[in-house]
Amino acid sequence: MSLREKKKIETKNKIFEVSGRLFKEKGFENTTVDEITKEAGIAKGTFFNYFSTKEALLLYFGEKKEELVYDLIENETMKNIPTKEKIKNILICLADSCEKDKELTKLLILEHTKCMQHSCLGPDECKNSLYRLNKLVCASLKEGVGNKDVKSSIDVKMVADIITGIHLYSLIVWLKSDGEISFSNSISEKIDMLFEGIGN
Amino acid sequence: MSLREKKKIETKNKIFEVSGRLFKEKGFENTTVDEITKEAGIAKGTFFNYFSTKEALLLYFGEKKEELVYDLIENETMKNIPTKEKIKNILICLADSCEKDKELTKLLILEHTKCMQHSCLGPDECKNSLYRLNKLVCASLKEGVGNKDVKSSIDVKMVADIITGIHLYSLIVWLKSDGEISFSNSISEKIDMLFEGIGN
DNA sequence: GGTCAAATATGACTAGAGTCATAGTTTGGC
DNA sequence: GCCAAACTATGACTCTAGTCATATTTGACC
Repeated sequence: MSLREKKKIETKNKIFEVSGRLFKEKGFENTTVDEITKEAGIAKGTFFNYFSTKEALLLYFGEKKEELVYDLIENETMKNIPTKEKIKNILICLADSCEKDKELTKLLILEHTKCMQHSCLGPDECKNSLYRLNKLVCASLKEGVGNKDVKSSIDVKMVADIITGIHLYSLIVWLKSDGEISFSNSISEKIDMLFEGIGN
Repeated sequence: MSLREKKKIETKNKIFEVSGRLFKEKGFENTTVDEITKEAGIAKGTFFNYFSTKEALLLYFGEKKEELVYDLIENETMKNIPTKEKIKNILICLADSCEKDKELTKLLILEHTKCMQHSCLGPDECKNSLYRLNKLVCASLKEGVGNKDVKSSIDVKMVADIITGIHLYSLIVWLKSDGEISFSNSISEKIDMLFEGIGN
């Protein structure tokens, strides 16, 4: 690895490390790019060579966090268990990860919503958590149709959208709550309802 | 009405009218508060006497728009029709309204998401569209349980959250699309699925 | 180890949201 | 009509994200 590459990685990590500390100390909004760069010992302009906006740094935090979760989830989808359980497990993994850092989750959900709207990236390289979840659920459902776990009459994509929506809104409700409700529990029950149906 | 009150209303309307025009012409982001105040013939500081932030003005646009929709929806909930149809109609009303001004909807959904998280207002006076939808659906479901349209075993609040989530995510997907899909159609089918259940 | 092009760093600068001390207006009581 | 208090308008000012022309560093080649 060239000196140049090494320095680049070093600087990016420095920004990441410093900003992580500052965000924890005083929150994202109350931390200025100036502070980050001063603490990191770089010029302000340099920051924007690494992250196009302050929000891009936030998304980077999200990516780092989600790398781990999606590894776990990927494993989950390998298991040979009933489709309903599989989907529940996926959602619970994600919920657990959200529960680990409520503040970050709060900030990221806004960025993800913004990003989804602007179709920030093409369908494939998009790291957006909602998008990834949707694709995974879609795949599990397809498998479920094959297994006869799931009605063959359903439109798989549509159901994946329903489930993603359940995740998203439950997340919002949970974020608003003062920690008295468990995100992962509430979502699990909702999936049961969807599988059983609510009509008489 | 006192002179003072009259002037206040006049100024607020002037801001509303001018900014509405400018937003349509050049978009929300590309319109500055300076421009709005210049066109409205007021000082910059005055703007912030009426709207605490530029985003608050956006929410005001939302309120004005939603006043109309929720009147329609309120009528819908009066009708004596099967619960499933009633909920579909509510969602379709809302979807139609969103379809009328995609740009505004795009901007509002972010504000609403932000607002929900910060529990901007107490549950009752909160004008947030998601919140209002949730309450209306909840009421319809309760009625549905009474009518035996809906299984009595369900947790009404939870199902209302599912439906709100379906609305929210469908909205996001529709906003991202280039107008080839109909928001109201897609949502209608999803409600059918929820009522029937997807499991075998 | 000198030279040049490409990559990277720099910080003064711009732009726009939001603040606040001050100035001006309206009102109700006398 | 006059006055004080309450309310409202004003615009110079602050604060911060993001830009960009310029300076510095690196790597490849001779």
